[in-house]
Amino acid sequence: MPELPEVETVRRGLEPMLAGRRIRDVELRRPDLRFPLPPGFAERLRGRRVETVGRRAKYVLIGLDDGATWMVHLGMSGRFTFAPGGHASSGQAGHNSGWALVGRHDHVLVTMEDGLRVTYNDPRRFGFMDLIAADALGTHPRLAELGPEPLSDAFDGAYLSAALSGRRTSIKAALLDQHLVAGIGNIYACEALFEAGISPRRQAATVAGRRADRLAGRIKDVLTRAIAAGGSSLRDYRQADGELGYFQRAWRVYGREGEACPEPDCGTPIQRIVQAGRSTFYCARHQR
DNA sequence: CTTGGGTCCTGTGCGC
DNA sequence: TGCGCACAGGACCCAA
Repeated sequence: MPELPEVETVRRGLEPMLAGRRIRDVELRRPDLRFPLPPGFAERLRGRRVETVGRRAKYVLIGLDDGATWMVHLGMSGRFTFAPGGHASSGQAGHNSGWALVGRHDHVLVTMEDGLRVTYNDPRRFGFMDLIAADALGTHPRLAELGPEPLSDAFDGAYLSAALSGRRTSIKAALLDQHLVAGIGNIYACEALFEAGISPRRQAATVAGRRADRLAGRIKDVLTRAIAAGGSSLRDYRQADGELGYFQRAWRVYGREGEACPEPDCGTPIQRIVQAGRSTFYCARHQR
Protein backbone atom coordinates (compact mmCIF):
# COMPACT_ATOMS: atom_id res chain seq x y z
CA MET A 1 0.00 0.00 0.00
CA PRO A 2 2.16 2.78 1.17
CA GLU A 3 4.68 5.06 -0.38
CA LEU A 4 5.30 8.58 0.82
CA PRO A 5 1.93 10.03 -0.29
CA GLU A 6 -0.06 7.20 1.27
CA VAL A 7 1.89 7.43 4.50
CA GLU A 8 1.27 11.15 4.54
CA THR A 9 -2.44 10.44 4.05
CA VAL A 10 -2.34 8.02 6.96
CA ARG A 11 -0.58 10.66 9.06
CA ARG A 12 -3.26 13.20 8.26
CA GLY A 13 -5.96 10.73 9.16
CA LEU A 14 -4.32 9.76 12.44
CA GLU A 15 -3.52 13.26 13.60
CA PRO A 16 -7.02 14.45 14.54
CA MET A 17 -7.79 11.09 16.14
CA LEU A 18 -4.69 10.94 18.32
CA ALA A 19 -3.17 14.36 18.87
CA GLY A 20 -3.89 15.82 22.28
CA ARG A 21 -5.43 12.60 23.56
CA ARG A 22 -4.17 10.12 26.09
CA ILE A 23 -3.68 6.42 25.39
CA ARG A 24 -5.74 4.36 27.80
CA ASP A 25 -4.76 0.88 26.72
CA VAL A 26 -2.68 -1.05 24.21
CA GLU A 27 -3.20 -4.71 23.44
CA LEU A 28 -0.74 -6.70 21.36
CA ARG A 29 -2.29 -9.74 19.79
CA ARG A 30 1.13 -11.11 18.91
CA PRO A 31 4.63 -10.27 20.22
CA ASP A 32 6.03 -9.27 16.86
CA LEU A 33 5.21 -7.76 13.50
CA ARG A 34 8.09 -8.03 11.07
CA PHE A 35 10.41 -7.69 14.05
CA PRO A 36 9.78 -8.23 17.75
CA LEU A 37 8.20 -5.22 19.38
CA PRO A 38 10.56 -3.58 21.87
CA PRO A 39 10.41 -4.72 25.51
CA GLY A 40 7.56 -3.15 27.42
CA PHE A 41 6.09 -1.64 24.28
CA ALA A 42 2.44 -1.71 25.37
CA GLU A 43 3.20 -0.67 28.95
CA ARG A 44 5.31 2.26 27.84
CA LEU A 45 2.55 3.57 25.58
CA ARG A 46 -0.16 3.17 28.18
CA GLY A 47 -1.09 6.44 29.87
CA ARG A 48 0.97 8.58 27.50
CA ARG A 49 -0.52 11.60 25.83
CA VAL A 50 0.04 12.01 22.08
CA GLU A 51 1.48 15.40 21.26
CA THR A 52 2.38 15.21 17.58
CA VAL A 53 1.75 12.97 14.59
CA GLY A 54 4.53 13.43 12.07
CA ARG A 55 6.13 11.66 9.17
CA ARG A 56 9.63 11.02 7.86
CA ALA A 57 9.91 9.16 4.56
CA LYS A 58 7.53 6.20 4.89
CA TYR A 59 7.55 6.30 8.69
CA VAL A 60 4.77 7.68 10.84
CA LEU A 61 6.31 9.27 13.95
CA ILE A 62 4.00 9.76 16.89
CA GLY A 63 5.43 12.07 19.52
CA LEU A 64 4.49 11.32 23.14
CA ASP A 65 4.41 13.50 26.25
CA ASP A 66 7.44 11.78 27.78
CA GLY A 67 9.54 12.72 24.76
CA ALA A 68 9.52 9.23 23.26
CA THR A 69 8.50 8.57 19.66
CA TRP A 70 6.23 5.77 18.57
CA MET A 71 7.48 4.82 15.12
CA VAL A 72 5.29 2.93 12.67
CA HIS A 73 6.20 1.53 9.26
CA LEU A 74 3.27 0.13 7.31
CA GLY A 75 5.30 -2.29 5.21
CA MET A 76 3.27 -3.50 2.25
CA SER A 77 -0.12 -4.06 3.80
CA GLY A 78 -0.29 -2.16 7.09
CA ARG A 79 -3.34 0.01 7.79
CA PHE A 80 -5.11 1.76 10.60
CA THR A 81 -8.84 1.71 11.15
CA PHE A 82 -10.89 3.57 13.73
CA ALA A 83 -14.11 3.06 15.55
CA PRO A 84 -15.77 5.11 18.25
CA GLY A 85 -15.91 3.11 21.48
CA GLY A 86 -16.15 -0.57 20.87
CA HIS A 87 -16.41 -1.42 17.21
CA ALA A 88 -12.99 -1.04 15.66
CA SER A 89 -12.07 -3.85 13.38
CA SER A 90 -11.13 -4.46 9.83
CA GLY A 91 -14.42 -6.18 9.27
CA GLN A 92 -13.64 -9.86 9.37
CA ALA A 93 -15.10 -12.03 12.04
CA GLY A 94 -12.80 -12.97 14.86
CA HIS A 95 -12.37 -13.62 18.53
CA ASN A 96 -13.51 -11.29 21.19
CA SER A 97 -10.88 -9.84 23.48
CA GLY A 98 -12.90 -7.02 24.91
CA TRP A 99 -13.37 -5.56 21.48
CA ALA A 100 -16.55 -6.09 19.57
CA LEU A 101 -14.85 -7.53 16.53
CA VAL A 102 -11.20 -8.39 16.05
CA GLY A 103 -10.04 -9.45 12.62
CA ARG A 104 -7.48 -12.13 11.95
CA HIS A 105 -4.71 -9.64 11.13
CA ASP A 106 -5.57 -7.00 13.71
CA HIS A 107 -2.22 -7.06 15.54
CA VAL A 108 -2.21 -3.93 17.69
CA LEU A 109 -5.34 -2.62 19.41
CA VAL A 110 -5.22 0.84 20.96
CA THR A 111 -7.93 2.42 23.07
CA MET A 112 -7.78 6.17 23.63
CA GLU A 113 -9.03 7.75 26.83
CA ASP A 114 -12.26 8.88 25.16
CA GLY A 115 -13.00 5.33 24.04
CA LEU A 116 -11.84 5.70 20.45
CA ARG A 117 -10.46 2.43 19.20
CA VAL A 118 -7.55 2.38 16.82
CA THR A 119 -6.59 -0.88 15.13
CA TYR A 120 -3.38 -1.67 13.32
CA ASN A 121 -4.03 -4.40 10.76
CA ASP A 122 -1.32 -5.96 8.58
CA PRO A 123 -1.90 -9.26 6.74
CA ARG A 124 1.57 -9.61 5.28
CA ARG A 125 3.23 -8.37 8.42
CA PHE A 126 6.03 -6.55 6.64
CA GLY A 127 5.28 -3.53 8.78
CA PHE A 128 6.95 -2.83 12.11
CA MET A 129 6.86 -0.53 15.08
CA ASP A 130 9.41 0.79 17.52
CA LEU A 131 9.40 3.03 20.55
CA ILE A 132 12.32 5.43 20.55
CA ALA A 133 13.46 7.30 23.64
CA ALA A 134 13.89 11.05 23.30
CA ASP A 135 17.68 10.93 23.38
CA ALA A 136 17.84 8.18 20.74
CA LEU A 137 15.70 9.70 18.02
CA GLY A 138 18.57 11.46 16.28
CA THR A 139 20.67 8.32 16.07
CA HIS A 140 18.00 5.74 15.32
CA PRO A 141 19.55 3.54 12.62
CA ARG A 142 16.45 3.47 10.46
CA LEU A 143 16.04 7.24 10.49
CA ALA A 144 19.60 8.52 10.61
CA GLU A 145 20.54 6.94 7.29
CA LEU A 146 17.63 8.25 5.27
CA GLY A 147 18.16 10.58 2.35
CA PRO A 148 16.36 13.93 2.08
CA GLU A 149 12.61 14.28 1.86
CA PRO A 150 11.78 14.60 -1.82
CA LEU A 151 9.36 17.46 -1.19
CA SER A 152 11.89 19.49 0.80
CA ASP A 153 14.09 22.24 -0.58
CA ALA A 154 17.10 20.04 0.15
CA PHE A 155 16.01 17.80 -2.71
CA ASP A 156 16.52 19.36 -6.12
CA GLY A 157 18.25 18.66 -9.41
CA ALA A 158 21.65 19.66 -8.09
CA TYR A 159 21.36 17.32 -5.13
CA LEU A 160 20.05 14.48 -7.28
CA SER A 161 22.77 14.94 -9.85
CA ALA A 162 25.49 14.82 -7.20
CA ALA A 163 23.90 11.87 -5.39
CA LEU A 164 23.70 9.83 -8.58
CA SER A 165 27.23 10.48 -9.74
CA GLY A 166 29.28 7.34 -9.80
CA ARG A 167 26.25 5.11 -9.48
CA ARG A 168 26.38 2.30 -12.00
CA THR A 169 22.97 0.85 -11.18
CA SER A 170 19.82 1.81 -13.07
CA ILE A 171 18.07 5.08 -12.30
CA LYS A 172 14.96 3.12 -11.32
CA ALA A 173 16.83 1.09 -8.72
CA ALA A 174 18.57 4.23 -7.47
CA LEU A 175 15.25 6.01 -6.86
CA LEU A 176 14.15 3.12 -4.65
CA ASP A 177 17.26 3.50 -2.49
CA GLN A 178 16.00 5.23 0.65
CA HIS A 179 19.50 6.46 1.48
CA LEU A 180 19.53 8.52 -1.69
CA VAL A 181 16.08 10.03 -1.41
CA ALA A 182 13.50 8.84 1.10
CA GLY A 183 9.90 7.92 0.45
CA ILE A 184 9.72 6.93 -3.22
CA GLY A 185 8.50 3.41 -3.89
CA ASN A 186 7.92 1.27 -6.93
CA ILE A 187 4.86 3.02 -8.29
CA TYR A 188 6.02 6.61 -8.02
CA ALA A 189 9.48 5.71 -9.32
CA CYS A 190 7.82 4.40 -12.49
CA GLU A 191 5.47 7.35 -12.78
CA ALA A 192 8.11 10.03 -12.19
CA LEU A 193 10.47 8.48 -14.73
CA PHE A 194 7.67 8.36 -17.28
CA GLU A 195 6.78 11.99 -16.74
CA ALA A 196 10.43 12.99 -16.95
CA GLY A 197 10.92 11.00 -20.16
CA ILE A 198 13.80 9.03 -18.68
CA SER A 199 14.22 5.33 -19.28
CA PRO A 200 14.19 3.29 -16.08
CA ARG A 201 17.11 1.31 -17.55
CA ARG A 202 19.36 4.33 -17.90
CA GLN A 203 22.47 4.21 -15.78
CA ALA A 204 21.91 6.39 -12.74
CA ALA A 205 25.13 8.37 -13.12
CA THR A 206 24.02 9.63 -16.54
CA VAL A 207 21.07 11.43 -14.99
CA ALA A 208 22.71 14.78 -14.34
CA GLY A 209 22.33 18.44 -15.15
CA ARG A 210 19.05 19.40 -16.79
CA ARG A 211 17.93 15.80 -16.91
CA ALA A 212 18.30 15.60 -13.14
CA ASP A 213 16.48 18.92 -12.75
CA ARG A 214 13.61 17.54 -14.77
CA LEU A 215 13.44 14.30 -12.80
CA ALA A 216 13.55 16.07 -9.43
CA GLY A 217 10.73 18.32 -10.60
CA ARG A 218 8.56 15.43 -11.78
CA ILE A 219 9.16 13.53 -8.53
CA LYS A 220 7.94 16.48 -6.51
CA ASP A 221 4.97 16.95 -8.79
CA VAL A 222 3.80 13.34 -8.88
CA LEU A 223 4.10 13.02 -5.09
CA THR A 224 2.31 16.31 -4.49
CA ARG A 225 -0.58 15.28 -6.73
CA ALA A 226 -0.86 11.91 -5.02
CA ILE A 227 -0.99 13.55 -1.58
CA ALA A 228 -3.76 15.82 -2.83
CA ALA A 229 -5.69 12.80 -4.09
CA GLY A 230 -5.22 11.06 -0.75
CA GLY A 231 -6.47 14.14 1.04
CA SER A 232 -9.66 14.15 -0.95
CA SER A 233 -10.25 10.49 -0.18
CA LEU A 234 -9.79 11.29 3.51
CA ARG A 235 -12.37 14.04 3.36
CA ASP A 236 -14.79 11.71 1.65
CA TYR A 237 -14.32 8.63 3.78
CA ARG A 238 -12.73 9.66 7.04
CA GLN A 239 -10.28 6.81 6.96
CA ALA A 240 -6.56 6.76 7.49
CA ASP A 241 -5.71 3.58 5.67
CA GLY A 242 -4.70 5.46 2.53
CA GLU A 243 -6.09 2.69 0.39
CA LEU A 244 -8.64 4.83 -1.37
CA GLY A 245 -5.94 7.32 -2.20
CA TYR A 246 -3.98 4.58 -3.91
CA PHE A 247 -6.96 2.90 -5.43
CA GLN A 248 -8.45 5.92 -7.09
CA ARG A 249 -5.27 7.02 -8.76
CA ALA A 250 -5.08 6.35 -12.42
CA TRP A 251 -1.44 5.48 -13.00
CA ARG A 252 -0.15 6.52 -16.36
CA VAL A 253 2.18 3.54 -16.79
CA TYR A 254 2.24 1.51 -13.58
CA GLY A 255 0.27 -1.72 -13.95
CA ARG A 256 -0.50 -0.95 -17.60
CA GLU A 257 1.58 -3.49 -19.47
CA GLY A 258 0.42 -3.74 -23.07
CA GLU A 259 -1.79 -0.66 -22.91
CA ALA A 260 -1.13 2.30 -25.17
CA CYS A 261 1.24 4.97 -23.92
CA PRO A 262 -0.96 7.85 -22.74
CA GLU A 263 1.16 10.52 -24.40
CA PRO A 264 -0.73 12.17 -27.28
CA ASP A 265 -0.12 10.50 -30.64
CA CYS A 266 2.08 7.79 -29.18
CA GLY A 267 0.17 4.60 -28.52
CA THR A 268 3.33 2.54 -28.04
CA PRO A 269 2.51 -0.44 -25.80
CA ILE A 270 3.71 0.01 -22.26
CA GLN A 271 6.40 -2.49 -21.42
CA ARG A 272 6.91 -4.37 -18.20
CA ILE A 273 10.41 -5.40 -17.20
CA VAL A 274 11.86 -6.66 -13.93
CA GLN A 275 14.60 -4.65 -12.25
CA ALA A 276 16.09 -5.68 -8.94
CA GLY A 277 13.19 -8.07 -8.52
CA ARG A 278 10.53 -5.41 -8.95
CA SER A 279 8.22 -4.72 -11.87
CA THR A 280 8.97 -1.62 -13.89
CA PHE A 281 6.53 -0.16 -16.41
CA TYR A 282 7.59 2.29 -19.09
CA CYS A 283 7.21 3.57 -22.62
CA ALA A 284 10.29 2.68 -24.64
CA ARG A 285 9.58 5.50 -27.08
CA HIS A 286 9.10 8.37 -24.66
CA GLN A 287 11.63 7.32 -22.09
CA ARG A 288 15.27 7.44 -23.09
C1' DC B 1 31.36 1.27 -0.61
C1' DT B 2 28.03 -0.52 -4.15
C1' DT B 3 25.26 -4.06 -6.11
C1' DG B 4 22.24 -8.01 -6.88
C1' DG B 5 19.69 -11.76 -5.08
C1' DG B 6 17.12 -14.12 -1.51
C1' DT B 7 13.91 -13.68 2.18
C1' DC B 8 10.11 -12.62 5.33
C1' DC B 9 4.28 -13.18 5.09
C1' DT B 10 -0.53 -13.69 3.35
C1' DG B 11 -4.03 -12.65 -0.07
C1' DT B 12 -5.64 -12.18 -4.72
C1' DG B 13 -6.27 -12.98 -9.43
C1' DC B 14 -5.30 -15.39 -13.41
C1' DG B 15 -4.91 -19.41 -16.60
C1' DC B 16 -5.82 -24.06 -17.07
C1' DT C 1 -15.64 -24.86 -9.74
C1' DG C 2 -11.05 -26.00 -8.10
C1' DC C 3 -6.12 -25.66 -8.13
C1' DG C 4 -1.54 -24.03 -8.58
C1' DC C 5 1.31 -20.36 -9.59
C1' DA C 6 2.82 -15.65 -10.22
C1' DC C 7 2.74 -11.55 -8.17
C1' DA C 8 1.89 -7.64 -4.79
C1' DG C 9 2.91 -0.87 -2.87
C1' DG C 10 9.21 -2.66 1.42
C1' DA C 11 13.46 -3.22 3.26
C1' DC C 12 16.80 -6.12 5.66
C1' DC C 13 20.73 -9.27 5.20
C1' DC C 14 24.44 -11.31 3.07
C1' DA C 15 27.91 -12.48 -0.40
C1' DA C 16 30.64 -10.86 -4.09
